[in-house]
Amino acid sequence: MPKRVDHDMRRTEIAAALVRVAGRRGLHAVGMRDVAAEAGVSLRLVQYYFETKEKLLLHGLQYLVDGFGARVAARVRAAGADAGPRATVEALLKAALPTDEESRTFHLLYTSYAVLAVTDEALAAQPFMKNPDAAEDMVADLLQQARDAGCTPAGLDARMEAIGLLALSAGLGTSVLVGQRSPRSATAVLDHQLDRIFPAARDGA
Amino acid sequence: MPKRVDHDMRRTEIAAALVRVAGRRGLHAVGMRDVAAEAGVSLRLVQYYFETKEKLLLHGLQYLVDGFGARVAARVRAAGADAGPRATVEALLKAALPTDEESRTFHLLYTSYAVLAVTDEALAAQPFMKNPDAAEDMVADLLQQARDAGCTPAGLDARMEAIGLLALSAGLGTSVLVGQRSPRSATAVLDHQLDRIFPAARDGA
DNA sequence: GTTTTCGTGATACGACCGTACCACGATGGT
DNA sequence: ACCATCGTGGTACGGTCGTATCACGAAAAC
Repeated sequence: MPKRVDHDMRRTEIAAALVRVAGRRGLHAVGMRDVAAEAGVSLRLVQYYFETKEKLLLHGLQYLVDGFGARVAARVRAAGADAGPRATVEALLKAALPTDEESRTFHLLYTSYAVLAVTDEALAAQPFMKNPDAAEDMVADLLQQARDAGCTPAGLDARMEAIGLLALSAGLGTSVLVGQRSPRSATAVLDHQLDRIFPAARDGA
Repeated sequence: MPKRVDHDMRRTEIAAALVRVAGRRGLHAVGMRDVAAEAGVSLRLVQYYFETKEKLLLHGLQYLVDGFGARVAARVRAAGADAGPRATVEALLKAALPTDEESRTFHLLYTSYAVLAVTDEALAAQPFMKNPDAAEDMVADLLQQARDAGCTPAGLDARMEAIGLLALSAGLGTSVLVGQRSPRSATAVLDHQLDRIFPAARDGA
């Protein structure tokens, strides 16, 4: 047989091409021929590794979500594991804001997929669509820790606030994406809410 | 000449058909033939009143936004003009949550249009995309009034909180739309934030 | 060394979509 | 009464899109 190519790697490359071109022209506007051209391969190849367009889109979503998860994790890690709950939550929420090209693409495509999922049951069945639960648990846990450590107001409802922060971040992200609000303004709103949840306690403990 | 039909009325009927079918099958899946069938007219008629699909989509957006504005205004009015700032803000924010079919359709289509607007300059130039500024001003004004009346914490930043509430509502709306969160849960989160901004003062004044 | 299977290219097919074209009936103007 | 024109239907055209088909080179298996 020929070169015995790594299928998974090829698939990843093509999925990356899909995400790139979709980020530029919109998910609705990309066809298999566009993906092939972006990946520098022939149309047949795209068909070969993903038999159908639906499977290509599904892998594209997987690639997108995985990449974004890695990005967020890296940002959180860069903030320092010992940086305290606020810094961690802040890093997590701000990594999700579309401030650069990568997260802008993520927001655009994730929203596109979400819209499609409403009327496409194959996409709705995809587990990535319910993945935000993990983020919610993480933020809720961090807030709970902070509350136990006395860093937040006593009556704080950790889960309620976690849900609120995540939804706020998502809403702000969309506003930034459509050019309705500047990244700076969105960051300020987020900071404002974080200041409320974590009242100024200057100690690092 | 024949019946001398009212063009504006016809256009509105067809735009309504577009919104209905798009709400059912997704905006990306509707063609002119679908709109014609839904409106009970021939394909030629749709072409006659809107020369191009782009114009049809634009009028559809207009129809959608106008209808939703009327809905929100009606809800706010129903809450009572003298109901105080909190009830008004609450009515406004909750009218935007996709709890019934009408607002679910609105959320789905508005998000679809927003996504398209990112890569389509004709849509991005449409003024409806920046309309939320009006809602922001209204909420900010109401919060300011409430603060002047002593109904909210003294240090409250009215505009910052208004932006936050609107973005929160939008984010929660999207979560509900994709089935990630129940309308009840979203309402609870919204109430939680409103309780914070308007601490329990039981008097009606 | 032959054979079989994998990877790849080019191209064809059928369907659908937006748009354009052609025809005609009906009715308002004069 | 005639005619210009508005509203309407039917249908055809060009393009694109996803998918299927055919063909062939190349390397692993034996």
